[in-house]
Amino acid sequence: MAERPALRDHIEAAILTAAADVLAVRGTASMAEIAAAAGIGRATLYRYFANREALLSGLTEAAARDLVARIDDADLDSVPVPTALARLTRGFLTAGSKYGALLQPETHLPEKDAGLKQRLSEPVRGLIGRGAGAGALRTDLSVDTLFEMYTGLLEKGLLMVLRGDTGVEQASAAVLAIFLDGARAAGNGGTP
Amino acid sequence: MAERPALRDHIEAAILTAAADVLAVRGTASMAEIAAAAGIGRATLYRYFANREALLSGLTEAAARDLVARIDDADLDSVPVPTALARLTRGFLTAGSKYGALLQPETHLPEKDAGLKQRLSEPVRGLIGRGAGAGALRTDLSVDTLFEMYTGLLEKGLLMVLRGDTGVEQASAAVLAIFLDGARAAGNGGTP
Amino acid sequence: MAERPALRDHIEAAILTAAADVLAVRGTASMAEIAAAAGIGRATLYRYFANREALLSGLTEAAARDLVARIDDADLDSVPVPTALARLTRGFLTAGSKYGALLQPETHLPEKDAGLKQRLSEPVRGLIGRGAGAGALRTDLSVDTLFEMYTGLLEKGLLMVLRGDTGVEQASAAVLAIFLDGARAAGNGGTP
Amino acid sequence: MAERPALRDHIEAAILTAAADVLAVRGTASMAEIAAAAGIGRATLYRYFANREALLSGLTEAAARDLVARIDDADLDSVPVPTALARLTRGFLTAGSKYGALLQPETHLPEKDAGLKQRLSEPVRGLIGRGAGAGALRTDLSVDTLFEMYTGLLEKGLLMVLRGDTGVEQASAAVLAIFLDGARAAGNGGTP
DNA sequence: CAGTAAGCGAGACGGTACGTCGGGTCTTACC
DNA sequence: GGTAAGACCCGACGTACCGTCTCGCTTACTG
Repeated sequence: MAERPALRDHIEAAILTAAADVLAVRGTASMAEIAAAAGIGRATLYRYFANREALLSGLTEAAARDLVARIDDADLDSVPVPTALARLTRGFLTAGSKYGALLQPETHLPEKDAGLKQRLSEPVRGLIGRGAGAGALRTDLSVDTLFEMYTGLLEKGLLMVLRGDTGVEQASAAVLAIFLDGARAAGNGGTP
Repeated sequence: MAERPALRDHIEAAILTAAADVLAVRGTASMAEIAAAAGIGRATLYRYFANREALLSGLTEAAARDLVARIDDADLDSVPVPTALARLTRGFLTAGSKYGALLQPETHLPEKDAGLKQRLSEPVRGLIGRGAGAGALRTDLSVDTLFEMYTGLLEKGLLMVLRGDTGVEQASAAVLAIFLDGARAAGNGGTP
Repeated sequence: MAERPALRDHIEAAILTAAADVLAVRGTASMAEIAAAAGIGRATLYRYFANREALLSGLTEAAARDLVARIDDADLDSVPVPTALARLTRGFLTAGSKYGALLQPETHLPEKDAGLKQRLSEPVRGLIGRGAGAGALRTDLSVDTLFEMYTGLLEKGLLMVLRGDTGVEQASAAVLAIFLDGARAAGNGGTP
Repeated sequence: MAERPALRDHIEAAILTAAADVLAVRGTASMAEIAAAAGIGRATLYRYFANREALLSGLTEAAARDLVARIDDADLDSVPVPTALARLTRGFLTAGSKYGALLQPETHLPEKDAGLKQRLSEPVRGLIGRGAGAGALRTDLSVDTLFEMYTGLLEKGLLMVLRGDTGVEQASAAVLAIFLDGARAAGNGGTP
């Protein structure tokens, strides 16, 4: 029987939102607690997400989907690399603030959303690659390494925002400043 | 009766080693599996660590203790800040490779080892503060922000090493390069 | 939600039967063994009986309920006292053979079924009282004392049946003969 | 190595006394509690009694030894059977009042002390056999059956004394009265 | 407009891990 | 050399959660 996809997706989104809320408030939550927070029965929760793992995976997927949308909106290819990185950083920190619970991955993320992770990281990798090819970014470090370093800064920036230490703008500026120019005071020369 | 502390500590260390091993091989492990891996009974495991949480906390504590020792060895205060950072980075990545399981903190770290975390981060903060005061590091970002950025890079570097993507030396160099000088190609000017 | 009580009671009875069987075969049994013998999971067993003690209590209650039914059937009030005692004895020994495990009360029976014990002993006391009042039983011993003596003989008779030393009929006859007429050979006169 | 038997036996007796006390107060007691009540270490307790079962067996053995002594003192063979039974009953109830905990046999008595039980029951059986042979006791019930009936009454009498319902003398009189002459009022004729 | 099929809440069930406790064996220091 | 202290293994107990299942009920689609 053909399911009307809109309704199911809507309920699924509502469940994910409730789950993200209760997971953000407490550190952990049982499936029963998540179901209660979503206002549905436990069986229904299992009808939408077969596993606890599937639920967590759905959370990451939703976050990633949001991020992908923002990345697409950012039109990274038509602006200079530093500008594109600035947009990317702000977009990630803005969107990511809603999915803080995922930074404490209490279970290993399954391989199922590896593709999603790939789809999310690929534009970033592409941007960095473009920067390296265009002479905007250093080439003594591989694109992969630069990507890892950037995401490390990004995650820490997100953590700062989630902890309330700073706002999105300040965190974005810090991430960008370090990633582009480093922490060394101007005029102090290269690597020791 | 006065307990001979050395023996108990030795057994505790052996248990922690076995637990780290089995946790590193599999992603997770039940208390019974950990006890079996340590060659002891489950009750004895509970005599040494009252909780699963206490066991995990013991693992982080051991790792942190190792790192603190390496930091103390690095003699950070007597060398220029960039050199000190380089030593710190290499020390962290070398030591941290043994405690990879802790980077997937499946349970929120209890407040008990907050003090330990403090003792571990304080020298790093001090070093960054010294760099900022001496004009070696930029001052438009707070010391705390610089610290967060540095640790973000550090953790990603550790992850790269743990994944086998690169060696300790290369990861250290990348972390240091980005943190000090950023990813921008030389001669491309300041922040946009 | 209104629970359908019949089903639950039926399952409970099945569990009790299985528990009585496995307890009769072995002397003791763990909760896991009882659950396995009942063909259910351990958790389900705990859903029906919160404690091991509750399970044992349920066993005694079932046995007592059976005995109460037999006592009611015996129509003790409408026949002469010796006949009523004979019916009672046979009924007890017949029914009690199924609950042998309860004679080795490995845990003190809780106060919860004190009322049940009362309901079981009261008809017997009433019968003895009737016999004493009607001149059928001696009155130099109190009704309570006669009750205790009778139940002492009864329990030993049950034990003999359970051990296979004798059948129900012979044991009943022995209990009745001693309780009514004593062991002294006929024509040998009163107490020394 | 020749052990000095007196000391060991003395300590053993002290342990048994303490165990009987603590078991009488509470219904049950762990080996640690018994050891603490006896003022000794748990290991020492296990040195004297290899098992919990052995300890319980030791308790029954002590009680039985006491009873055997009283039986021997009673000089049962030289007096008429009813008199001998009266002495036996009083002796049992007097001695047994000290060993009440054994009437709730929380574990099956092992076969180890079967010999002791035999040595204790044999004089009683002999006495009943003598009574049957001499025409003092009825012969339509076997000696074994008479023995069981008598001990059933005896145990109930002991229970009454232990519960404080009555004194030793009254309980003895009741046991004896029922066992010899039964509960039927005088002049009411034989079995129905 | 009535029948029907779906999705739902409630909750029982088996299984597994956790943390506790008691029994029985062993070693180690002490007197 | 026996004793006290206590560590150790084993297994049972009682609790909590996960994932599966069935049961009525309601709701919305359909003839």
